[in-house]
This record gives sequence, C-alpha cells and structure tokens, in this order.
Amino acid sequence: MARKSTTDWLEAGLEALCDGGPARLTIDGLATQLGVTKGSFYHHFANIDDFKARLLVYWEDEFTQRIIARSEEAVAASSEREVAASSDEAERDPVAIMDRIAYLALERGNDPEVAIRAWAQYDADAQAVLERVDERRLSYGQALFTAITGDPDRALVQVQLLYTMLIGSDYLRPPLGRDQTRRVYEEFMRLCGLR
Amino acid sequence: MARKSTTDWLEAGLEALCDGGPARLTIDGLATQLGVTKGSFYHHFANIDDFKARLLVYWEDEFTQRIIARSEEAVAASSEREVAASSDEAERDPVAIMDRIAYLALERGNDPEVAIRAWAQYDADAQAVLERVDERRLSYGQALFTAITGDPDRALVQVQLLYTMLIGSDYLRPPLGRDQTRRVYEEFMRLCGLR
DNA sequence: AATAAATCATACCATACCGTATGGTATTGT
DNA sequence: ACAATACCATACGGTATGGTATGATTTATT
Repeated sequence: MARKSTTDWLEAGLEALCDGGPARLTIDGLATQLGVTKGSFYHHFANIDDFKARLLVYWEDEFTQRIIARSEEAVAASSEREVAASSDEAERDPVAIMDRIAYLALERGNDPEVAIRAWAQYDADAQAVLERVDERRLSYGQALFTAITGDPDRALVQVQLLYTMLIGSDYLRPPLGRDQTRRVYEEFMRLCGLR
Repeated sequence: MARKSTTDWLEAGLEALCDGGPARLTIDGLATQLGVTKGSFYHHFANIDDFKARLLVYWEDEFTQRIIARSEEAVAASSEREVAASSDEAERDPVAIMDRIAYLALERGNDPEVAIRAWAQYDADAQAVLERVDERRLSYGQALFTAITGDPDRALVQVQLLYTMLIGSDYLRPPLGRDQTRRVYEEFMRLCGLR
C-alpha cells in the first residue's frame, strides 16, 4: 500500500488514540506509523486541528450512527441473529431491545469510544461530539424504559444508572471485563424486576 | 512566597492536572505558574518522571487516605480491614455507612480523582495507584453489602454496579451533577430494597 | 561572623513537534 | 501522448519541552 487515503490517516489516528491517547495524535508519529512522510498528511488535511476535527466526525459517523442503525435494523427486522423471535414481538418487547443493545455494546470492544471519551476530558470539540452521542443514547434508553414502567422520570434515572455503569466499567481500574459487565447488567435488570 | 517547597510543586501539579490534564504537567509550565524557574524544580525532583511518581503518591495519601479517615471517624471507626470488628452502630447499620460514604463522595468535588483516572488511561504508574484505590473501595463496599444481604457474590456485583455508576457519572458528557448522581444513588438503593 | 547547605536563576543543548516551501512521482482525463 | 491532478519526499524554520551545567542568593548551622 503505497499511497495513503484520507481514511488511512483517520484509521491510523483512531488506532493511535486507542493505543496511546490524544498525546499520540502527532503528524510525524502517524506518518511514521503509516510509512509515509508529512507531505501526505498536509495533502489530505489543512493542519493538525483539521485532522482532529475530521477524526471526531469520522468516529461519530462510523462507530455511533452505524451502531444505532444496525441495532435498530437488527431488532426491527430481526435479520442477523434471531435474538427476538419476530419484529412485532421485538417492538412490543423493549426489554429485548435493551438486551440487544447491551449485547452489541458489550460484544465489540469499545476501545475507540473510551479513547474519545478520555480525549473529551480536556478537549472542547470532543466534548461536543460526546454530548450529542450520550444525549441520544440516554433519550433512546429513557424511551425504552418508559415503555416498560410507564414512568418517564424513573425511567430516566434508571437509564442514567445503567449508562453511567457501562461507561464507568471502562474507567474502573482494572476495567470490568465483558463478562463481569454483563453480570452487572443482568443484576441491574433483575433489580429492575425485568428478570 | 518566594521559596517553593516540594508540596508547592505537587499542589501546582494537581491543579494543572485538574485544569488541563496530563498534557499540562510540564516543568516550564508549572514553573511559570509558580513564578519560579526550572532551577527550583530540579532541586526538588530528579526529573519529570520522578515528579509524576511523587505526585501520584501525594494524591493517594492526601486524597484517598484522608477521605477514608474522615468517613471512618464519621461512622465511628470502621476500617476496611476490620469491618466485622467495627463499632456497634456500624455493624448494626451498614446502610447508614454506605449513605455516609456516598454523601461524602458526592459532596466534595472530585476533580483530582477524575484527572488521575484520565491520566491512568495511558500511564502505567497512575494505573497501579488507581488499582489499589479501586480495589480497596470495592472490597469495602462488598463487605458492607455482604453485611446487608448475606450473599458475597451478589454483594460484589451490586457494589460494582454502584461504584462504576459513580465513576461513570464523571465521564458522561455532560457529567451528571451532584444532585442527579444522588438521585441515581437513591434509585439504586431503592432497587436494592434498602429504601 | 563564617561556613555549609538549601534554594533558585541563567545559559545552553537536544529532541520532538507543527508548519511551509519546493520539487518530484504517480495517476487520471482527454 | 500530453496535460492536469493527486500524492508524496525532502529540507528548513519556529516553538515547546526535558535536561545539564554553573553560579548566585538565601537560609540554616556552628
């Protein structure tokens, strides 16, 4: 692979971000990683800030929207693996949707999201992106739990409990593994009377 | 304040860490902040790594042990090592101890801990410190919940749920405020049948 | 007061990074 | 084939940082 595309640079940026954090988002470092020089970088991007901004957009598009779309498609059409029996049953069963989302969220390693969130700790642009993501997920989860309990206020608090737990499981040292997090999720659902 | 002590440098380091993250832990930057030059730094510390290591020790001592000491004296001495041998009140009402700890944890702004945890994301030394802290807190919490439910396994999962929620509340964007986190805590205790 | 120790300033160097300028090489359109 | 465009290498300047060397100044000790 001689020539590098814009996506190659963005992918390398995500990988560097996961591996060493925002401090590793350097032009020379990424160039070395890609086996090219800075000339390539400045062809694809105006400067380092432009690169970072487009990296955030890239992550939000590739990892956030696509996941939501997938999980909605999967639940609605019940296409990939038949977790829920049928689309009608899935739509009538918000618990199944919740399980489906939790399963997807815990199945794939969410290293990029953890890295982006760490980045957002001290970067206003990354903060803005994560605010949109978290807001959407909380709203979606609140709607699901409202469909279960009928109480929007309590649903919000319960979803906040669940979602902050999922976030915190990555920031606990050492992080809760996939299985342990799943156990905690199961316990949460049990406490909510959904098991 | 002409001369600067070692503690002055460490305090400045914590402040810089809270304000701008690990990237702001620079010798020149801290020197400017303190109104001195690097000569002072290299008198108190061997190098930047020595400074960072001692900063971690400083935080663990000043912020972790102190909190534990305060909560212990608040609930009349109940060390995490001798939970069973704690005072009568503590042994009779572990829920009150839990409430007390949650109250203390949510009362103070825990910016330093958030900063340390973000730092630990990509720093092995900071990771080691946080592993000790998290391990102690989880063990302590597990003992408390075990005293309530009598089931150590379930107690662990519930404490993991609670603790990761508290951690995640700081990494959610925007972070859950003190009041909202308290509401989530109350909902958690209610779900556990402790309200 | 004299001496030693502690504390800090200054000058200097090496490295790593961002950014620019310039030119070269590969790819594509016509 | 030719030109236009896309893509990249090299060299350079500027800045920020870690680190060293040296001496000055303050504080403590006797």
